[in-house]
Amino acid sequence: MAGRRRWSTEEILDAAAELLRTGDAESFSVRKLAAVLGTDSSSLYRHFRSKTELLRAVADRILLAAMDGYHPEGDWKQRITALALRVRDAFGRQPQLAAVWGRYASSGTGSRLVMEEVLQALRASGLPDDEIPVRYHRIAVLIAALIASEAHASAVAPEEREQGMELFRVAVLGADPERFPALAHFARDVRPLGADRRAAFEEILAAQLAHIEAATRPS
Amino acid sequence: MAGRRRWSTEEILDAAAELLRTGDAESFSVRKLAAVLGTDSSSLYRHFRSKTELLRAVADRILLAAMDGYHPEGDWKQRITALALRVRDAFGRQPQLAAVWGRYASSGTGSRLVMEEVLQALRASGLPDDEIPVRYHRIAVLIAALIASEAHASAVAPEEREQGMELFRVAVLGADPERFPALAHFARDVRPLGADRRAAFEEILAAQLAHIEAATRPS
DNA sequence: ACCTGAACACCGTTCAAGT
DNA sequence: ACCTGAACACCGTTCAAGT
Repeated sequence: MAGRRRWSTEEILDAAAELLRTGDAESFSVRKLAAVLGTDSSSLYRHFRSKTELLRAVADRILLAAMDGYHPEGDWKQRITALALRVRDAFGRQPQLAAVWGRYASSGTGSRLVMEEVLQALRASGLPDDEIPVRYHRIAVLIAALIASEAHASAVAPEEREQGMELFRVAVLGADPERFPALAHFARDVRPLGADRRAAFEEILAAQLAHIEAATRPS
Repeated sequence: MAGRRRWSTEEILDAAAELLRTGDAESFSVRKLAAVLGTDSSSLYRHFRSKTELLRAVADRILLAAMDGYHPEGDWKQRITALALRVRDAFGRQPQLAAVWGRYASSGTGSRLVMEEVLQALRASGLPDDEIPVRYHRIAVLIAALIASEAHASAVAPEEREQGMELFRVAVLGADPERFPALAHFARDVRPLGADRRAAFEEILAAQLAHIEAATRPS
């Protein structure tokens, strides 16, 4: 572990992916990665110009692994849904990765595989070619936002989560029925944002895809 | 400015909102806030247990200001859209606020006003009462995710943004047509995630609302 | 009783000085 | 030529010691 040797860029990426997966993903740092490798953080800056560049490379690598064994199944909507869930699982508890990927995607094979499959599915939908890029963009924005938001939420420390839940309860159950009649009426049934995440993800995406599908049918 | 006096919680919140609005919102820190107030960061911890608690309070205050002068107009879909855009504008360039709000909302009057208005709009949609809480939840998750994602993206430093754009261009324009035929085919028309944010926000939300509307009509 | 200087345990990043 | 110790400029948070 503490061996004094040179690390290849590949090895550094693998170690980073491992640390993000097993460790406390929200607190991943260049210094911790260097410590795992038995070296100083400064030496990593020979391989990457910044932490963001490192994270982008790791994100692509994780995406590549997530796409391993993927085969398109079902109609175009099922294909996009299956793909989105794969990406969601891959970044699920890694807010730092989800954030860099959600900002600009990355430039490696992993990202390309995801883009390619979504574009192919959209072609199979019957949408005219000239509408596909903008539909692709909306789907990408939606998926990236949902995944980043979930990853962020899942990394919140337990005590902060509990505080947040309590705040939500107070906001809802303590609402004055005179001033907030609808809120008071639904107080016992309204769920906090963190509840039911998987179902929310699938339903929101399904609504978006149904909207696109409507555009493929003559009105 | 450097006066040695005691600050009320109200004054601290106002100063924090001001600093978030005018300063470099992504790098807002307790220490910088203390410097603006002419005191030490440690003294702020008498008013707030943590930075998150401070940010939650500021977020609610900003939401309250954003709701000032709001009057429902149009049908239920227009009401929710107008509201979502108000919240979007309020948090637009403040990723730290958007993040805390997106995690659990907050417990103040600002959050309650937003919740109340969305719930009232949903009631006006003709949706049966027992379906409203889950629909509300999906809308809230979607809006929070989109706003946090946009706020995050807008706060990215210019040089990192340029790097990201360049990566995206390479990923798309450099894709091997043999392996990524659809990507190569659409290479010149696919837009990066950061493009066209406002239109994307409105369209994605509209798709979600159209999906809900479909549930209000007999099939 | 109230406040705060100083410290603790961290960050990302740079670069002069060493091998 | 290559590497790295030490430093720079920060963080959020705590608490003993002061007034």
